[in-house]
Amino acid sequence: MKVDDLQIDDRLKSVLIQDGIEKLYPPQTEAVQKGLLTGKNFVVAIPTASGKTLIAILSMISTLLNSGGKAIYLAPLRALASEKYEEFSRYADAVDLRVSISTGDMDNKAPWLGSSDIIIATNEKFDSLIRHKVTWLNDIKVIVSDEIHLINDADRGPVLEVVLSLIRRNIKHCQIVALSATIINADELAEWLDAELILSDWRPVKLKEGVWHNGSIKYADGSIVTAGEKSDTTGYISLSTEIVVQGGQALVFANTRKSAMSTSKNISKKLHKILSKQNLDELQEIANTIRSKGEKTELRERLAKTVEKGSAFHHAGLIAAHRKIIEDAFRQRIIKVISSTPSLAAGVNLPSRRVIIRSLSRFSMGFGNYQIPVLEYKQMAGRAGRPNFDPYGEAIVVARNYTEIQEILDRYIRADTEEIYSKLGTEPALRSHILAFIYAGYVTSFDTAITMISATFYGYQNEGSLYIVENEILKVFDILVEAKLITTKEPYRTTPFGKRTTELYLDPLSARLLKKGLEKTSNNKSIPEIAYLQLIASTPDVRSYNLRQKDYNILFDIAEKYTDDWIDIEFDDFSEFDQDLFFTTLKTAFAVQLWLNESSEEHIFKELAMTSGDLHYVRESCEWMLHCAAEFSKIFKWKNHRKSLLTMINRLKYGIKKELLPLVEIPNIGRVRARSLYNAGYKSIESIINAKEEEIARLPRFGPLIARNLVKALTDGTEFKILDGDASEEPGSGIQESLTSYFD
DNA sequence: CCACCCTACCTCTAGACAGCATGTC
DNA sequence: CTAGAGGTAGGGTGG
Repeated sequence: MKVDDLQIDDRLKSVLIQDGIEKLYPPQTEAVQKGLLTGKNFVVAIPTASGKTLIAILSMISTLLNSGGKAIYLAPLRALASEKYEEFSRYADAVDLRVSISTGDMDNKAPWLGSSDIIIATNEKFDSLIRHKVTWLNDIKVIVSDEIHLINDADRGPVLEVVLSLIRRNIKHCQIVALSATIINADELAEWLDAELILSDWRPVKLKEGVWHNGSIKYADGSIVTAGEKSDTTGYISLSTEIVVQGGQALVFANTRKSAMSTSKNISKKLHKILSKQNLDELQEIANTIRSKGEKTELRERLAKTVEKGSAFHHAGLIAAHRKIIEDAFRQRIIKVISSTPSLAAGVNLPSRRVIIRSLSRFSMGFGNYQIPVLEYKQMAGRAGRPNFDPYGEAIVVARNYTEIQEILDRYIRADTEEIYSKLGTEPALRSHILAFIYAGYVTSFDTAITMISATFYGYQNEGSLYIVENEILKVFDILVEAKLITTKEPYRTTPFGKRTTELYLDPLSARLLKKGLEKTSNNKSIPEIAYLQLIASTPDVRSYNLRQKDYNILFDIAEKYTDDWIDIEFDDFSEFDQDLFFTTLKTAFAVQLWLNESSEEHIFKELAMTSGDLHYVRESCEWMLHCAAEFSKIFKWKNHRKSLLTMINRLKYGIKKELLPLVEIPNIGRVRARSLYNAGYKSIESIINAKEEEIARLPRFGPLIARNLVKALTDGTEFKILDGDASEEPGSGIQESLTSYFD
């Protein structure tokens, strides 16, 4: 079908044609023929990069232009949400529609969202907007739900199906377009949503899948070709350099961060020898950009070093800025090979001619090494083949021996993906949603709870056998009543505490834990910050990190020193399991404690093996949790707590001790420069106003330009912006490297 | 003298959503 | 407890 023949606005047509999109892909054509533009519901289960985005755009824009109202686009990741925001804006501009984005880190206030036509949000954020009862919900005319196979995920799947069933329950005539990876039981999703099903393996770039061993690849069709070098025992070095010589790029997937990093390093040793002088110069520039972002750490240097040679690594331990630099440089074909953990398997679109998969197993606590699901293999393999650049894509799994070759072909390459099934039916998943339902008034009793659950995908898949979930629902009511989040008997209503818990998007268990701990200590005069931090780190909403052998020594000392101060711990009959659990929470707490006391990121890494990227996530969730604790202190009037908690929130934002709080209010003064000013005797804004510009210019981390702008900003109050600063080249004089001082 | 390899032994293990107030291009 | 790769220390080899 031609774009020109579509029943859509001419302005949209011309932008599409400008982009070189003149003909629809087969799945797109099928969707249009089955009624995409007439408001029918759809489940589109097709491979990555085979045109889902255009299906989303067509359905959203045509519905909005026909009937007005709002379109919602739901993505599972913030990075994906902002990627779509960029993409959609162009098309929306052409037809005078407004796009806005709402995610945890990029929020537009609800009233402002009210005046947008297309709202892009993460699943959780949109769930939260529903809980806050935003006024414009009834205006929604179309909702696109991306990566809906995430329903299969035990942690985050339930949110997705709850949101979709709420939409269906509450909003009349809302078109639902669900986009999915190719899954075998997509028909179930379609039936649940009363949707037309588009199920296809069609891809715009052909994909060849095979297994490599000992110098040759065996493809799915049985054909064998030589590739790589026999002498290369692990395969990935010769396979990746080979494709670069041929003018392509490679993406290598490893199953741990350590493995991804060593893979990148090993490739770089050979790779740089075959790159052009010009390419190496560009790489040098990229490496220097990496060195200019974030704090100076060993990890950053490792990354820069391998990037200089054309090969990068990618995992969640990197800060977002570094990840973006690498992704962009790979798209511009400057970086030739990326070795990645699963961080690149789903999420941002980063195709490559050849994908090399080093391992199909993954470690999990309690399970040992297990084989990853076929769907995850398909996600990685699906990254192969770059439209317009590559004649075909090639996904190669490296086998360790001959018997593995056949196993991999059967178990993965020729296999169907697993069926997805709802994970809503367990107590941990149900408790926060049931609470939200009670707050909204949908659920007041056991029976109404069953009615709500019946409307979900869980209800669809377990029709006629809801007895398991009935049990879990009863458990949830008990928990919510016991925690005083809801009234004691039917008809259930939320208490003010329950209402706040739901609005804060908090797990009821976290709420109970915070409340219990704070209540018990509400009359205590001074509680050490580490005790507060341990409390928030013990909530299920803050993730914990693995303990290493080395961690025990450090953590044991802290635990002992504060024996009497822990907020919610009973040390009597403390089993080894309890002790480990406590230590993992203490590890998180200690990391935040170090950050709050101006430790450098490198120091925290040396202490606890947590990287800048890890620290970012920990800080984010702890800030949220501190905020929740502070809100509860407000409700229950625990004044001591509230004051301490609010101070900690502000300190956490910058990573500073209390004394620097006034200084970081100044634009472009962060933790490092603030410490520098303070140590030089400038302890308040007034003292800086009275200071000589030249003196400030001589301080560590300052220069003439920054000093001038600083003084100017303070005197006439105008905003200023520092050009491409080197805000973190060397650890500032104020950054403490010693541990002992924090605990005296 | 250094670069590299082999072996035995030890250690460690992917990812990333949510609040809120203020101010970004 | 599970599996396997990477890191390391110690010794040997080859240029």
